[in-house]
Amino acid sequence: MTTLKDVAKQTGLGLGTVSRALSGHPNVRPETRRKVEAAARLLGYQSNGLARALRQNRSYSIGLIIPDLKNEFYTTAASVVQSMLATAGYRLIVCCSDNSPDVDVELLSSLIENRVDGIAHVPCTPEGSDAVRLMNPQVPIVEYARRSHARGVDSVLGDDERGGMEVIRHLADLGHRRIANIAGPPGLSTTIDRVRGFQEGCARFRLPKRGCPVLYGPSYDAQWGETATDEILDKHPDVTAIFASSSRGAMGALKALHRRGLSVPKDMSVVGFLNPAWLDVSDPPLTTYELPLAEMGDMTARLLLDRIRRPKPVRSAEPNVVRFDGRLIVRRSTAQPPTRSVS
Amino acid sequence: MTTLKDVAKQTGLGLGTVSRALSGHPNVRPETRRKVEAAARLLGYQSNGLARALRQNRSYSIGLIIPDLKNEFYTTAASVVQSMLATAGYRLIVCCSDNSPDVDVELLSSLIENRVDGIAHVPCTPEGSDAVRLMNPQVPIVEYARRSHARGVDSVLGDDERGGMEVIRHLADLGHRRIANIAGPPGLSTTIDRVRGFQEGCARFRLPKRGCPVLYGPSYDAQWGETATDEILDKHPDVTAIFASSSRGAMGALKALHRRGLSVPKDMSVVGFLNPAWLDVSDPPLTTYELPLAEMGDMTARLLLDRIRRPKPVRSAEPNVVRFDGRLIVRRSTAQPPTRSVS
DNA sequence: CTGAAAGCGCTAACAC
DNA sequence: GTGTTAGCGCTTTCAG
Repeated sequence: MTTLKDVAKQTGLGLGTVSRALSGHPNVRPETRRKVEAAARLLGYQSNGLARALRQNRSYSIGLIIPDLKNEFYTTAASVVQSMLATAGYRLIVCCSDNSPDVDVELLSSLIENRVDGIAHVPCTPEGSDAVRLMNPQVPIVEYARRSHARGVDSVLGDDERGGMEVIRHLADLGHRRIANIAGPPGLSTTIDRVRGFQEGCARFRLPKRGCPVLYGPSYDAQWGETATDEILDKHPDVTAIFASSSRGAMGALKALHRRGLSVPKDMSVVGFLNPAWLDVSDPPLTTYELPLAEMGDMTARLLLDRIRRPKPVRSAEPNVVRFDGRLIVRRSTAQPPTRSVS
Repeated sequence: MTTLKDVAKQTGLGLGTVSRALSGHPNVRPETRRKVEAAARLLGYQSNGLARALRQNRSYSIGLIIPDLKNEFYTTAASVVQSMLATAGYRLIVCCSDNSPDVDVELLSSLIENRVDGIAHVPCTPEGSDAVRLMNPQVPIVEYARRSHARGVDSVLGDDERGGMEVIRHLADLGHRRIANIAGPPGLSTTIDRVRGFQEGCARFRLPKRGCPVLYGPSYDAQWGETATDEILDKHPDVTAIFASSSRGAMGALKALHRRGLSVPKDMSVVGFLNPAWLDVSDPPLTTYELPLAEMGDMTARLLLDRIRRPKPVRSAEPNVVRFDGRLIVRRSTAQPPTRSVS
């Protein structure tokens, strides 16, 4: 490929001048600039970002690690982050950890190795981004959606606990006394918080603790939602409402219920979590707790850019933790419990 | 950050030796290697990928440009591509063109500038990846899902035309004679092919051409599906089936139909395209044409890696064009047309 | 097997 | 304003 040197040779100018001309430096005669630009175009010159990054110690790229590229919980944020960063002149390197801690650490280190200017990270262990701190203590990191114990990293979170609580409030208002919670993997902060909200809600509305089981699972997938629902139906026949703390879990619940010929919400109320578009055309449309994912993504990008631009006196300052409230959306999947169990 | 030089100094060895030791070069005494590794660990050495890439003229990163980060049509492929590439030691830089040709070209050039080793690209104009060819004629490109007129690029496609045809066959078999097609944006190859399939199907099964309108829209979104459905209901009251050539379009159709109190499939049959998980729990579960997205993503990654590894005598060879067949999945959204219109 | 040196393409001082 | 030069951190000859 043609390089700056080629352009310099072609124009008869010096290397420095050509560089300045092409990068919009003020101290260049307009005419010279034009000449350089013409030559560059002529030769099909493409500047080499790697060389620039190496020299400037700045790559203008940012890493994003999410657990699943197909989950709109993450891709919605990714989409917003990517577009904000693009506007600011940064590229996004998207990686996928598949929720594996090992992969997570590998990715972190690969990003550092490629000298990204910042990292947005959905941690998949409580240790979270600590690994990165060791590799390079200065790269800005913001954790998204889940928090870890890592020190000095910003985080952007949804109010999962309040969400769980609001769901129970809604269900309790409707008259439900026995509610099952299809939860996610036990270690994740999202799971923990949503379950906590659920349990505090149960306590607050004086629901019988034994009547309100929490089922932890291997994932937030539809498959697990389906399995869990079968289990609930078999082992807890007096449950009248299911709170699936993910939308895919709710999908699985719906499948299992349909398969067994149960009608929602007549026989069983179902509530999801988060609000992908399809909840609106599901059978029946699902009541859910919605989180402002776009705003959360926006904030993630904002914090990152902030930390990158600010030299780093702030680094020692307290990390920012921003928590976003959601809202309950009531649709047709929740109703009063069947009379048989009002007792 | 600590560099190779630091490690060299620490061990008392030369730069070259340290480099070889750390990059697994055979000509290094095992003991030396151990010493180097220890020192590297001690100093927290992280090799600089930018410098390596600059020197080797190989970045081990690959660009992916898709129109929408939130659309599972693309993210499913992205997910597969990313994981295959990760296995092969490549990073994926994911960019989003928002279907804007301008952004598309910018992204292409930014990727080239960062010296990616290959590009996977969903083109958003018929010119497609031609821009890249001009900037750097040697970087391997594979186009995904849509084809363009660009020369010398591989492409991985779904059999959209056959899909459209199969849908019509199914509907015609059921007895439908007036079918509306909610299509996507007119310029895209996916739209063109699906519409062609639709129209050939109509011809083949001798459906009245005027009774089978095609509605081109601004996007493949739910919003457009909803608008289009309203239009169909108002302007083509004798239509008994809607073929929405995207799943989100089908979602919109369902919404509009529900809103107007129409029952699916009793009053109107609906068919989607592609098979995201929610089609199974929608009201009613949707008949659709499924494409093997994971395999398509796999093939995309495979072609890319192939081209990258093969020096490039093949470059002049004919580009590979791989087309994947899908299959019709019949669910409960399609049935015989209402008797009033059998006439 | 190891050390020295050249140089990837660029930017940023520093002279002129 | 412009030319020259010194590296950024690494790999890779080429000698030894």
